Amino acid sequence: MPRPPTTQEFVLDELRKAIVAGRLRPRDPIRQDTIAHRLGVSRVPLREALKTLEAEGQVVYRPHRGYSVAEMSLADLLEVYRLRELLESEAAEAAVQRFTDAELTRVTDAQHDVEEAARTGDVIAMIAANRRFHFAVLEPCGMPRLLRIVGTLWDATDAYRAVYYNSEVNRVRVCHEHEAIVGAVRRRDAAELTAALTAHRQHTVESLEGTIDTREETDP
Amino acid sequence: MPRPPTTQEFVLDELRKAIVAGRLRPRDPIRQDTIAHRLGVSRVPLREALKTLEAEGQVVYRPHRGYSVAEMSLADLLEVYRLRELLESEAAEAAVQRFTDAELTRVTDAQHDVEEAARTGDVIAMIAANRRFHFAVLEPCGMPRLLRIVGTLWDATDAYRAVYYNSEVNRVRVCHEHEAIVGAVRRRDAAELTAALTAHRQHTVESLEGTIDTREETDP
DNA sequence: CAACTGTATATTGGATCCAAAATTACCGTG
DNA sequence: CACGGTAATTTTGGATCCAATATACAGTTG
Repeated sequence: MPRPPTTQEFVLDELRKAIVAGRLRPRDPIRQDTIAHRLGVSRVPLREALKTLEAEGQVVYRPHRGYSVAEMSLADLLEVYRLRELLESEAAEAAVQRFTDAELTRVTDAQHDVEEAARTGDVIAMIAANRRFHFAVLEPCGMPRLLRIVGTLWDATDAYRAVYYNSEVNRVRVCHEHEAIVGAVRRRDAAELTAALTAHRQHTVESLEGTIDTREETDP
Repeated sequence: MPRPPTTQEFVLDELRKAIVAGRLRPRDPIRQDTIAHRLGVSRVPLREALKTLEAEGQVVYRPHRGYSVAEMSLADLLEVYRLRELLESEAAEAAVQRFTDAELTRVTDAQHDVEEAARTGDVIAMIAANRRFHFAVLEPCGMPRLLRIVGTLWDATDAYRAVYYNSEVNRVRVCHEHEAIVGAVRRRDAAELTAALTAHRQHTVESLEGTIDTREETDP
């Protein structure tokens, strides 16, 4: 029986959604009183949710100065994608030999969800489905810590992802590249899979590079 | 100017120390009231510190059931060391070409601290110095997220590390292997450095394997 | 005697209140 | 007008209180 979510879980979810949807943008300070009041909760569960996001690198915290949405430099972006390359390659190689029929179905189901969202142009839904797709591919690797780390790396670029999916050509390209990934999984071809994933990431990071804010940080 | 630590920072520090020192052992439930009272603080900063430890995987959290110290299965241990191999190799290769004199000094300083602690048999001090040594080696890689992830992987085995350093022969071996690492850094030899680090990890994980508790988890 | 139900207790989750720190606004001074 | 210092305000940090949930136990029933 599923447990009703606690308030901090609810708040954590709302904050994540606000970040991917762009309602909370990089550098935005997070006024606890404002957000808590807006969500109809007290500051306590909000602060615990923020602690989680802080550990994931989604927000930054400075004692007595509060939390703000983390921003990425170009170097940060490249580092995240380099780390994803290292870890996802490891995961993909381990996963590709282990796929069960049920796990394969999860992949194709997510693939179709992505295509559906791409057609309708629902950027938020596409981001969520795309995440499900990629983790359905990696999940069978049997390395829970690796998946958790990749998850946080994935989250780290959430604030920048919506702009990418706003472009029709990007959405089409994503779907096309997903086909190559699914094909490699079906053929149980580790080299082909890692190559397809790497190419997929490469295209994304090239597009994202343009969206990085290059203003200088002012830190008195 | 250094800022006085906040209560949650103090609590986080105390919890970490309690875990490495074995005062909090894997599977131990963490009674918030007890711990908070023992540290002379309220439950609020304790809970925020626990959230941080949860995100790092040092404790596990189940809503309404509370926090307990995370335990590792053998598979967990092997995964952690596999991930460290992937990430530390990447870091070492990037770092080895960039060492400044100051950074090299940090390495040798930490090396001497390790040797001093090994001589006196101060296990806790040796664990801390050993961590400083390894991160002094990896630090110049210029990949902050990678270092943070490696840090959490490092922390994840803290609860199991003390038993390893309790053995005189292990302490001597560590010091000896550190010499090989320092030599590789001095010669700026990336292949030699990664090999030395990998061998060093391999010896540790083999020793740690024996300390893993293999009881079954009871989860009603 | 096992399984179930209701109740008491312990423990965590969340809200409110107060204290501490930082930011801002305001002034006087040069 | 710029600058420095100080008071007022805002915001966060922490403590306490109350509510909600889970656990333990007793009693009941088949």
